[in-house]
Amino acid sequence: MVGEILGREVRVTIDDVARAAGVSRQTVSRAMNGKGEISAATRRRVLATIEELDYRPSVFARGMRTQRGGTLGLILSDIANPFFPAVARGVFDAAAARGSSVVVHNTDAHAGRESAAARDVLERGADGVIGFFEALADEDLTEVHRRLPLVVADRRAPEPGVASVSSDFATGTRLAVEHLHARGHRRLGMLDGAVGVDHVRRHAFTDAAAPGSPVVTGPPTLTGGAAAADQLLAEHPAVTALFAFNDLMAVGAVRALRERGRRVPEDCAVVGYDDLTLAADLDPPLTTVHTDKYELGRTLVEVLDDVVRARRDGSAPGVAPHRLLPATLVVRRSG
Amino acid sequence: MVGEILGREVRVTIDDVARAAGVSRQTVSRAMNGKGEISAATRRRVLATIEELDYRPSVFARGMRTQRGGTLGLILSDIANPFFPAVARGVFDAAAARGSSVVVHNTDAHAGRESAAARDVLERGADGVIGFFEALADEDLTEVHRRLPLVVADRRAPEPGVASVSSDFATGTRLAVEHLHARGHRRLGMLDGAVGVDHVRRHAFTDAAAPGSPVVTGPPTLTGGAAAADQLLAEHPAVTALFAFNDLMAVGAVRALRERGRRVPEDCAVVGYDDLTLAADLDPPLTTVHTDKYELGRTLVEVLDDVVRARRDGSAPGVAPHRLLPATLVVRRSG
DNA sequence: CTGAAAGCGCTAACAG
DNA sequence: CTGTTAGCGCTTTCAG
Repeated sequence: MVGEILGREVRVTIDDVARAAGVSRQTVSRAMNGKGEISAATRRRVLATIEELDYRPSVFARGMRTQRGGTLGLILSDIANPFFPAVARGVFDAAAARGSSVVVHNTDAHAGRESAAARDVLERGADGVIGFFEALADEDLTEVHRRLPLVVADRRAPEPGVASVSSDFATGTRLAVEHLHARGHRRLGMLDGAVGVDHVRRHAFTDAAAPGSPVVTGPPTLTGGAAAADQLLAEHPAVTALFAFNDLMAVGAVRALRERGRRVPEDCAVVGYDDLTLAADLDPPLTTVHTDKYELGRTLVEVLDDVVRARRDGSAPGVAPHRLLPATLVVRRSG
Repeated sequence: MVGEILGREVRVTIDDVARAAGVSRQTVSRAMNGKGEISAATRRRVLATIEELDYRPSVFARGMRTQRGGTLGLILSDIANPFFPAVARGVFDAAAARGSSVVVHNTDAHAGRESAAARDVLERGADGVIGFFEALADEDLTEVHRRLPLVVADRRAPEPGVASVSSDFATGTRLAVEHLHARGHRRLGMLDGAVGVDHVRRHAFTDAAAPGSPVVTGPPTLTGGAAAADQLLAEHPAVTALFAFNDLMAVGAVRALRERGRRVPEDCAVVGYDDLTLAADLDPPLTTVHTDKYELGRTLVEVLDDVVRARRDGSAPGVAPHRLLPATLVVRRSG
C-alpha cells in the first residue's frame, strides 16, 4: 500500500511531491494553495502528482506557519436541547462545504466553561468561532473577537464590529402574545430562561403583554420549565396562558400543569419557542414560534466566512454584518 | 495585558519560560509532560513560571513532533436524531475531564462521508475516534483501527482486536417483542432502519416474532418511519403491532397510522427504541426500549482511553474490551 | 538529573 | 514564473 511499510505509516511530504514532480517545494505549495504566480501547466502537473502520491499536507506543519488549523469552533450551551443539533446540522454542512472541521464545546451556560471553550478554540488555531454565549460578559466577547473571527449567535453583538445572527425574537414573541390575546387570553405569564444577558424575549413579552404580567425565570430545560410553571401558577393562579422561553420549557410546563390537574389548553394555554422537530407530535401538539434552525446554522458559517475574509483583506473595522432570521408562529393545539 | 502588545498577540514560548525559570527548554518540557527524570524542586519552579507567564504550549509545534493534537473524533450519522446529542453530551463531558476537545462529523450514514470523516480525524492527529459507522465495511474499520485508537459504537467490532460499546439490542428487541405478545398481539411487523451492517435488531426481531413476520426497511428518520409503516400496513393489513428501529421511526409510524385513520395503540400498537427525552410527552406517550445514552457516551470515552493506553504500553494486540449497555423496556401508552 | 543539537513539514520573503 | 533561504515551537536523541 502506498506510503506504508510494515504496517507503519510513512508520511508523504511536500518534498516527495516536489521531487516526483520535478519542482521545488515552494512550487508545490503554490500549486495547492493557489497563492503566488504559477503557470497553469506546472500547477496541473503538481496537482496530478499530489493526487497520485495521495499526499495530504500536515495540519501541524502548516499550522505552525499559519497559525490556522482549518477548524471552526462551535460553542453552545446544551447539545441535548434539540434546538442546537438542528443548528449544528446546518453548521456542519456549511463547514464541510468550505473544507473545515468543527470542534464542538458544550458549556451548560457556565461562564467558566464558555471562556475555556473560547480559549481552547483559540489555541487550536480555529479559523473562527460561532458562539451561543449565554454567560460571558460583553467585554469577554469583544476580547474573543479581537483575537479571532467571531460570530455571535442568538445574542446582540457586544459592539458594532462584532457580527451576529439570530432569530427575530422580538417579532416571534410579539406574534405569540398577540395570538394569545386574539384567543381571548387576558392574563398571560412568561417562563423565561435563566440564561443570556439580552432578555430580548422577556422585554418583548413585557412590552406586548398587559402591564404587570408575571415572569418567572428558570433553567431553559424540561425540569426548569416545570418548576417555573409551578411557581408562576402558584403565585398567579388567574393566569390562563403561558409563553415559554423555548419548547423544552413549554413541554415542562405542560407536564407541571397536568400534574396539577390543569388541562392544556382548556385551563391554561402554552406557547413555546423554537419549533423542535417533534413539536407537532407532542401531546398536545405544541403551538410555538418557528425559526429555520438549519438555515441559522448555514448563515452563521456564511457570516463567519465574511468576517474571516474581511479580516484577511485589511481588517476594515467597520460595522459587521448583523442578520435577523424570520420568526413565524405555528399554531397547533397547546395554545 | 500579559503577552500582548498593541492588540497584537505575542506568543509566550517554551524558551520564554526556560529563560524566566533559569533552565533549558527541555527541562520545561520535562516538567510539563512528566517525562524523563527531573527533580521535584525544579519541576515545581518551572510549573510556577508557566503559570505566571500564562504559557500555553503550541498545539501545532507539539503536534509536529508527536502527531497528536489532543482531540478526539466523534463520527455519527445524524446529529438531528436526539439519540446522538444525548450520547454526545456524555462524550463531551468525559472528554473535557481528560482535557480533550471533540471534533464532530456528521455523515448521514454515507460511506464516502464516513471515510472522509475518519481520514480527517486521522490527519488532525486525534488521540482516537469514536465512530457510529453505518456504512463503512468491516475492512475499512479495521484499517482505521490500525492507524488510530478506535472504539466502534452500536455495532459489532470487525475483529476481536477492535473495541466496541453498544446497547444490548438483542435483549432490548426481545423485551419489546415479548411485551407485545403479552399484550395479545399475534401479528407483528418491524420497521427496520436502512443502515448498518449488523442488523442485530432485525435478527432479534425475526427470532422472537412469529415466523414470516414482515420487516420493511427505510431511513431511520421520521419520514422514513412513516413511509415504512405505510408500506408495511399496505402489504400486511392484519398486522396489529409495529416494532421500530428507533423512536424517530416509531413517531413517523404513528403519524402515518393516524393519517390512515388507525388509532394508536387500539388499532395498531407501536414500540420504539432509544427512549428519547421527549418520548413520554408524545401523543401517545411512546413505549420504547431504554438505554442510558449519557452513560454510553461516557463509556465510549472510557474504553477509548483504555485502548489508547494499551497501544502506548506496547500494543498487546489481544482481545479489546467489548461492552454491552443494559436495555430495558419502558411501557407507556403507544404499545 | 540537566543541557545542546537536530529536525519534524510547511510557508513567507526574497532572489533570480 | 520558479527556486532558495530561513525559521515557526516543540520534543527527541545524545552528551555531560
